[in-house]
Amino acid sequence: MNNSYHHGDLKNALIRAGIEILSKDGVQALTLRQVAKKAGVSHAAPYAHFADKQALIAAIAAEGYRQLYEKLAAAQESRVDALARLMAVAQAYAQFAIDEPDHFKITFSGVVEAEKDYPDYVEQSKRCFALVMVVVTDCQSGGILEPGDPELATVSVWASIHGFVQLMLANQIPGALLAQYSMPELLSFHLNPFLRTNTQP
Amino acid sequence: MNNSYHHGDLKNALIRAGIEILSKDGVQALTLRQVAKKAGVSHAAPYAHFADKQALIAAIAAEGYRQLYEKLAAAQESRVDALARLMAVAQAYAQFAIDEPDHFKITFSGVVEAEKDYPDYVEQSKRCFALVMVVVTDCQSGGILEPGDPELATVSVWASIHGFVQLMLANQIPGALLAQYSMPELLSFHLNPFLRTNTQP
DNA sequence: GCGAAATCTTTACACCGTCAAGATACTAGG
DNA sequence: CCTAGTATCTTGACGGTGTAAAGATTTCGC
Repeated sequence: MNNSYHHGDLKNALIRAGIEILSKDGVQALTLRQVAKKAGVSHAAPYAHFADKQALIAAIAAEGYRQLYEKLAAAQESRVDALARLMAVAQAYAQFAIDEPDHFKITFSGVVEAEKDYPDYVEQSKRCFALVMVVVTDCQSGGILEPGDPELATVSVWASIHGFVQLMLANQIPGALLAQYSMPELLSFHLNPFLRTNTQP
Repeated sequence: MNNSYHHGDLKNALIRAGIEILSKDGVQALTLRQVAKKAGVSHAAPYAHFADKQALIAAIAAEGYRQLYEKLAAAQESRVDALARLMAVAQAYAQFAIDEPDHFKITFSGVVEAEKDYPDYVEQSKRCFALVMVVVTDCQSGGILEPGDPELATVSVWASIHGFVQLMLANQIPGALLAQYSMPELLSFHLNPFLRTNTQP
């Protein structure tokens, strides 16, 4: 395989190159031709592995979910009680968005459009949701979160974290708050209403 | 003014054309040249009113915030008690995102990048935030929301609504929930944890 | 009323996504 | 092993895109 003409693992190399471009130059620089160049390959080579640019973006988004899952899993495994796990997951979620804002944005940009189906992306998103749901249901069992439909509770918690992070990435959090509180503090305050043991500032 | 050569109100016509394109063909069709064509003008004419494409997008985003403000204000003015106003604002927020998903996405796409400043966009976003904050503080006074830093509470409520809407637009709400509950129900359940009179399902 | 400024058109350029045709390398069947 | 087919990659081309420069047309300040 791995000679000068055939790359060997071009598909994954393109995904890696795309993520690197997102990280270094942002989403407006994510170009099929730049991705190909960074992978050391001609500008049309990606078409051997991806139907179009959207398919590559879907793969990058799926990889985003995969990396997010790893971060969430790692953050959660190192804690014992349910509340600490929930908070660790929230912090890790926000941290991923802060560390890789453009990769995060692409992951949640609504890649999956009605007609086209990207099974890997869907699978990774469900896997991530399932991880959060386990933590949420544990919190419900432990009396930390209100009881009720676990899927609904998970959506609530997820949406709250996600919305906070989105507003942060869109620079819509008032500067006064950012000056007064640290990001983990803000996120902690933000999740407080969900907990049965409220300790609001 | 309004002869064949000089348009008369091209700047606003371009913004309107852009919004119409967003509404009809989506964000990937939002092109300077298409906007110019829809406004009946040559493809470089926009540069007399906007420094670049991003500046036009910023204007469209500011107009998005303006329209959102109108919807929120209208929804809120027709209610008397604070809780009903809060819920009406949340529903109107979600409805705007459902009615004009691409305009909504662009409005919250993080147009304002560190270096460049778009004062109108910033002003409109602050105006919207202020409106929500009034409703939130009224709820706090009425014992409907927990007391505490009103700016913080507003960010919390806003972020929760916004995150739910974002996940909805990104097709990340599990289909099982969408099948079981209506959108207003889901949003209502979602905001329940913030209320002091919890009535969860 | 005239020169300056604002507005719009035309032309041009580099870059983009995508397709078609051809070159190269791997792989399976004889 | 050898050959045919297939997968992979290159090259070249096309229309569309953002943007800059130069010129045409209209408006506006003095």
